[in-house]
Amino acid sequence: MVFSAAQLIRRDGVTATGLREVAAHAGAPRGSLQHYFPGGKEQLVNEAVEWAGRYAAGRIDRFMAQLSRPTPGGLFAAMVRQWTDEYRSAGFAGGCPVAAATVDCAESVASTQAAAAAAFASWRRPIARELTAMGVPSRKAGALAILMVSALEGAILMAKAEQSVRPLTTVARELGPYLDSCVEAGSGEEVL
Amino acid sequence: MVFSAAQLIRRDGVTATGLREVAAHAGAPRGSLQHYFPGGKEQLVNEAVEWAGRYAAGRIDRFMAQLSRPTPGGLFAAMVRQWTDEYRSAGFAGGCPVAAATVDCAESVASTQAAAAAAFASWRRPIARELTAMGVPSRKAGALAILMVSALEGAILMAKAEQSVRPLTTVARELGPYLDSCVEAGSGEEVL
DNA sequence: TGCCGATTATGACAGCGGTCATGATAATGG
DNA sequence: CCATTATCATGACCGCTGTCATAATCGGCA
Repeated sequence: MVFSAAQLIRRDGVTATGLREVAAHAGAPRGSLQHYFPGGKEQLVNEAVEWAGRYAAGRIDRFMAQLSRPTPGGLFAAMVRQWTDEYRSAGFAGGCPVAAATVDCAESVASTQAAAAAAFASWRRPIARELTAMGVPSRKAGALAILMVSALEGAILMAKAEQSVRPLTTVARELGPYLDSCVEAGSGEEVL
Repeated sequence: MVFSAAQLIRRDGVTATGLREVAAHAGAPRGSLQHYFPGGKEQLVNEAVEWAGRYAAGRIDRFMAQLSRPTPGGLFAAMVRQWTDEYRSAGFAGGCPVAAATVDCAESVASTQAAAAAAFASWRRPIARELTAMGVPSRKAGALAILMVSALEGAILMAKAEQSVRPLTTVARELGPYLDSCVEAGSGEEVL
């Protein structure tokens, strides 16, 4: 149910997503909403945002496991590829639910704004951790995580607007080498 | 009136912005909406998005005029500073209206999606032009413009969610040196 | 002044939104 | 088997939205 909410939110935005629609999409009875989400729409949206944050964080681990030669640029490329794959196969309907919640509710609903902030933080945390594991100085890792998430979110936005994966591929190509250059020499098992 | 629409859209999102609210904010009579925007809300939103695109493009020229030593990193820093200034002085209520339109309407309203795409394009165009004027190879300039807009949009989003200018300042600090490194040696009047 | 188009004012309408109240059904445990 | 809780179903309410229809008002021009 929370998953259905996230899916609809990332497509139509928070305000345009109705609770009846969420229930229908989840195949759940409308009465369940009131029972499991006594906090109303606000609670459902917040949980959807939190779920998205955990999901994004979990993806980082899976991306790292798939990389044979882990590099910052490779991780970023994997993050971007998830979106290019979706856009190419399913069209440009989707977006980031956290971004949608930020745009639609950050000003009016304090709890949702806090949930979005927490989601971004829980997304950046594993990224920074993996960056340091790859040899990026720990002080720089946090900054690079911010840069990576920012660039990805912006590229998602532009890609959806232009109905093209080009912003995504461009950002990955431009940022990859720079990210790799932030690995401290002598760390890890790099061949060089 | 279009300006008022853009201002409300960037704060509350497209769906949450009512036409009556726009008219009230603009100090305009409600009947005027129907007269000047026979296309209804869709037309008003599209014009607001187009206006935002032109505004962003115009800012690029003004930023360039203010820079004594024009560099790609300096231009990006100026773009970022516009947002840090606003957030510090007026709070984190605002966002990018083009981003809001993309999130809220890109899937459902084709004309608005096209307007958002045009706005992003007309924003990137002067950026790429100035980059080439600063000595960035013309093929690379377009890619860097995409990167700059993406990173800025994403940082705006994160800043609004986290109620902190840190994403903005971090992105500017990280990306600036890389952007500057893309200037071809020997071009322009650099001292070196 | 009298007219006519441009503008504004106002109200109605139909639809959808979230929320609540109430009642039915199922599941659980004594 | 009963009772008590959890889950679901349904309909009603109120507020708001975009849109339209209609009428009033204004501005210039003959």
